[in-house]
Amino acid sequence: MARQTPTLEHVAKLAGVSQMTASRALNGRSGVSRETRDEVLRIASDIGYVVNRTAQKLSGGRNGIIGIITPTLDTQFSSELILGAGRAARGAGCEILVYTVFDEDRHPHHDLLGLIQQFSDGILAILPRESLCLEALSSAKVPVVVVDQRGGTLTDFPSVSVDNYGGARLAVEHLAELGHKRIAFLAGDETIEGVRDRQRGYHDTLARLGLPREDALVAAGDLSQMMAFDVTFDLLNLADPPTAIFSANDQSAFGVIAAIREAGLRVPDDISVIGFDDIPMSEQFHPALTTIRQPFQQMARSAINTLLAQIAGIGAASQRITLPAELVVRDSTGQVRTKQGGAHHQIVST
Amino acid sequence: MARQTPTLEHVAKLAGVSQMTASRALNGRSGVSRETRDEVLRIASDIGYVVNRTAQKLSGGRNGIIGIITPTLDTQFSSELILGAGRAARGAGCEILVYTVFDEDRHPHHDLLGLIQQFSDGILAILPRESLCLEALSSAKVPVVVVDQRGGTLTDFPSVSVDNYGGARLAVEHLAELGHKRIAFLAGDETIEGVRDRQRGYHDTLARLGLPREDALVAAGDLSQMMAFDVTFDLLNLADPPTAIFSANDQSAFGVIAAIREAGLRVPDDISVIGFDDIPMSEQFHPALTTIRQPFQQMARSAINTLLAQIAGIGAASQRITLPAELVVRDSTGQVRTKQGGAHHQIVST
DNA sequence: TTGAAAGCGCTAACAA
DNA sequence: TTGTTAGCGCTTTCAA
Repeated sequence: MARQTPTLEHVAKLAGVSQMTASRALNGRSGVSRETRDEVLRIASDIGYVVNRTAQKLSGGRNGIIGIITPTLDTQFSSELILGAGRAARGAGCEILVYTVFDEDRHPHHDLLGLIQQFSDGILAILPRESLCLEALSSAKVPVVVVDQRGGTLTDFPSVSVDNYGGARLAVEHLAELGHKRIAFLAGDETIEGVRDRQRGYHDTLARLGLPREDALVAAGDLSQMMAFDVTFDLLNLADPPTAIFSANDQSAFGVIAAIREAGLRVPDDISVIGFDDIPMSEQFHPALTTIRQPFQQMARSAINTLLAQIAGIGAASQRITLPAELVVRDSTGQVRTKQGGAHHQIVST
Repeated sequence: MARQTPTLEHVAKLAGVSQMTASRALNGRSGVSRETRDEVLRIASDIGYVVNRTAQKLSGGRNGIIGIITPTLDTQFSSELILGAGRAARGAGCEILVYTVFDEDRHPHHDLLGLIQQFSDGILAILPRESLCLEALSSAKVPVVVVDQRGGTLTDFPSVSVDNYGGARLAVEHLAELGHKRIAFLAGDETIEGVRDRQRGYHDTLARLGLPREDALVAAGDLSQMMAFDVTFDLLNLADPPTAIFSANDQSAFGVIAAIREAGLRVPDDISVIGFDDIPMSEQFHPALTTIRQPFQQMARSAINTLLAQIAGIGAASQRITLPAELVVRDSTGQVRTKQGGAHHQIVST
């Protein structure tokens, strides 16, 4: 069809107007008569005109692209967020482009920033970890919104995160209501602010409810399933083992459950397990995982809206949005068993 | 520092050369004396110059960016591939930008193509499904390489995929060597070429080995864990149930194993399970999953190299690369149990 | 080995 | 409501 990519010039010429008028019509700006606009639009569509966003950007305008920076692509966490951001952005007529900053990166973060800026109207930074990126981002020429890190001391970027502290409270309260007293916590990566908040929530709630707080009940994980599997045995081998385990994230919870089974115990009959995140897998897992849901969609939407506002020049300089977490009760938590209680499931292995 | 983003003009001025010379030096082209080059490079680095890739592209040159199109971000499959592509690209001095084409997309694919082209020197399309994208891509102005689909009839793009057929053969042979005769297959999404190849491999190998091929031994899945969980019961409830199940992908295999357990059986003691993909989770799963490994890194590297060659103007017009799959034996497959065999694990539930 | 001129496709700013 | 001019930052020609 189009032997040569159609440009604004072509559209303008065919419509018999100036490029400027065509541009205005195409971008839905004011200052164009209805008829002219319709005509331009029709022709553009006819010849399959697609605006060149590269030129758009270069000439100092907006190009309707939002850049997303993420440290990883292989965690449900990021992909859920990106998915949500994509939906929200497209809803607002924007496109998103994703740039991955690998951890291994000895990448001059300077460069990366330059690159993203050149392409987009604004940056959505998914930064669970207090990474170096923030520093680089602080000299950004386009608006930035940070997801999942309030990044207190470091920057003044608007941010969106879930109420990690409150979510942890919900988890512990749920367990307590089921009669659990010895509640263990499988900690996660300490470098992640949100994860530290969960641990604080665990501790404080235990204290408030008058439940035992012992160092031995806190196992050190790294948010990975494998690590969780390993350290769970330490918990299980305690003289007075926990009847419930609160895992810092869902992924770890899977490891916890695997370990419990490996030890010949059952979930939730012998031990209850609750996670944090509510990734898609959690619902499919057997037993379906009770967990604290992060409202990924909502977080993403909120972040995009904030960013869009910044781009438009409206919106507070530095707002911090915290969204509530939600308890999702499924099959991995249950009433605590009394020691002398009746029948037990057991595995007879010869 | 930089009160205003430094441009080539600044660099050139400071170095006392023309922009063109500076450009040549920065891009490592010939036609610049060593001294001039070094000086330009030094100054550029000093003032924190970062090339504007947008301008670079607009002015008709390459900009060292590879665009990746992917239908999903939330499958290990895509993220593994993207990860690998990122590594390979960076190794070659390129950056990658990811664009997600949602399935839900009523997106004028025309637009998307335009967008990606404008930004990049070439496109890597991860297209397991025979999507509409291919059609849109066929009018691309930049080179395209397709991963995971040979897309026979549709296009002539160079492509990279794993030997799905051969992988399936490995899986069945492995099971057969362990003494299994009744081997079931959990099929996946029929719209995916690679998945169909796996099924063919399963069938043909069964035939070659003289093993029973029954329709009842093939369950219809959709590559999801949940679906796999459900349909596995059909397999288990067969009058003469299989002693081994070959699942079209790892994710499904997890569902299969969960279902087997739910039915009170053990893996691999009672039933062996083998997957396909070897996603990271498979190693961590309990039991660790025996599976057929797709060489994601290698596929990605190969695709990037092919693409780079195309961009450079060398490289065959339409080559199809098929990489070998590999059997990874872990804990989910074992010697078949003879019916009258000795002790069994069993679960006594009251 | 170097430089000057022109232009990629678009949009601000200004003018009419 | 419309058009003109200039220029974004770079690279391609072509010339020196």
